[in-house]
Amino acid sequence: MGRAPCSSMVGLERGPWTAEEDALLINYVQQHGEGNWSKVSKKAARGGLLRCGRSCRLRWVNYLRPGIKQGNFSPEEDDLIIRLHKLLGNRWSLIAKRLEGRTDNEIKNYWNAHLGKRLLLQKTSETDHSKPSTGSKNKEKQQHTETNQDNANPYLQKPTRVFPFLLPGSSANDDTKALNSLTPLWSDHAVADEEEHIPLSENGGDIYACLDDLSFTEEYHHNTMFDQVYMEYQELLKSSENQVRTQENYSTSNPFLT
DNA sequence: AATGAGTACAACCGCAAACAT
DNA sequence: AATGTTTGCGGTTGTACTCAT
Repeated sequence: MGRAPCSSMVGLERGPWTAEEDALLINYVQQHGEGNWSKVSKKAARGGLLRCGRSCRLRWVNYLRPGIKQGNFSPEEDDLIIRLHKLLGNRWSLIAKRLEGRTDNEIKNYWNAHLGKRLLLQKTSETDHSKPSTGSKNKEKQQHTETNQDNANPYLQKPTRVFPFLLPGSSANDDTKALNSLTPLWSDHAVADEEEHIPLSENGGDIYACLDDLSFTEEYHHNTMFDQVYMEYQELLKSSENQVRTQENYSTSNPFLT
């Protein structure tokens, strides 16, 4: 259905947030709680916060919310992002749910600025040892963009809203164990040959075929986390029938919902 | 020191699903 | 059931900053 952009809303501020605006928003959320963002611009405006609801939500979710992790990504986080991206594509929100304290926007930006580029260079060095790097930075940037587009798996369904922690057999403890069991991967095995991507069938296909494609070793095939991600993916594809159940359980099951 | 190119990241937008009436 | 509104998502843009020339 779409909606008017914030820019069309008369009298509202745009651009970078000031410390005062942050304080006003924090104060508002502390008093009224999260959600109802459309009402924020009306209620908080009385206190001087002239931002549209969408802008408030974005600011809160990505930067002001308690528990947001600031600073550099750890090698373990890098590894996890790369592997999840191979599995899930550009589903940043799903990836973000696996990295406590990180947001989809942050991961997306980090990927575009660092990880995607790193994988590109890695792939280039593996496939083209002889050619010296003579390209300009512009050319590198162009290649980077093209590779990202290649990586966006066209066979994956469009994202739908699903809360992955709520899926059958899923629990925070399992997640933690699985995450702890992961070892750094991207230096040796994370680069897949995009030309060999196997299209997923309409009912979801076999994601283990994709895992094969990623040159994962046996230990990764049977890794608890990938079993779980696989389950999540299956559920994702059946999302419409799961919506009601997941919504019912969300508030009591999500360990990150505080 | 000036300036142009490249980089990083916060913020915005369009779209579509979910929700409310 | 139909329609309008809100929310969440991923893609894209704007701009401040850094660095090379």
